[in-house]
Amino acid sequence: MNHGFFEQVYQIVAKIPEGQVATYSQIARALEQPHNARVVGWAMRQAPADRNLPCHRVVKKTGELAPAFTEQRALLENEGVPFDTRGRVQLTACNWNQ
DNA sequence: CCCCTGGCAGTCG
DNA sequence: ACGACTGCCAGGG
Repeated sequence: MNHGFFEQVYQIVAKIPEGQVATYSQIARALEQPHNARVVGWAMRQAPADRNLPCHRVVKKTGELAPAFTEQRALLENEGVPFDTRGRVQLTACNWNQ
């Protein structure tokens, strides 16, 4: 059942549809642990490559992208995710609601 | 707008 | 066993 909080995070991230994004805090709330948004970020950083997770679809609540993940913007733009002039994802247009 | 605090999973040396 | 580190967020001043 419980294979760790990271495992729970991976299950959710795997469901984010192409062309949409979720925030770290959204995922934390979905797991009923609103204080663990930070841990969601750590889970993404350490995500095993063999899971093929769309970790590029997870952004900060402000729409800013993760630091030190330079391909993220290109991957999102390739899916049609819109950005504003400050380089932030336009969450109102592509946020994953569920 | 900025700065601070608390919350806390998992890995590595 | 321990400390340091890591893709965050909300609330307050």
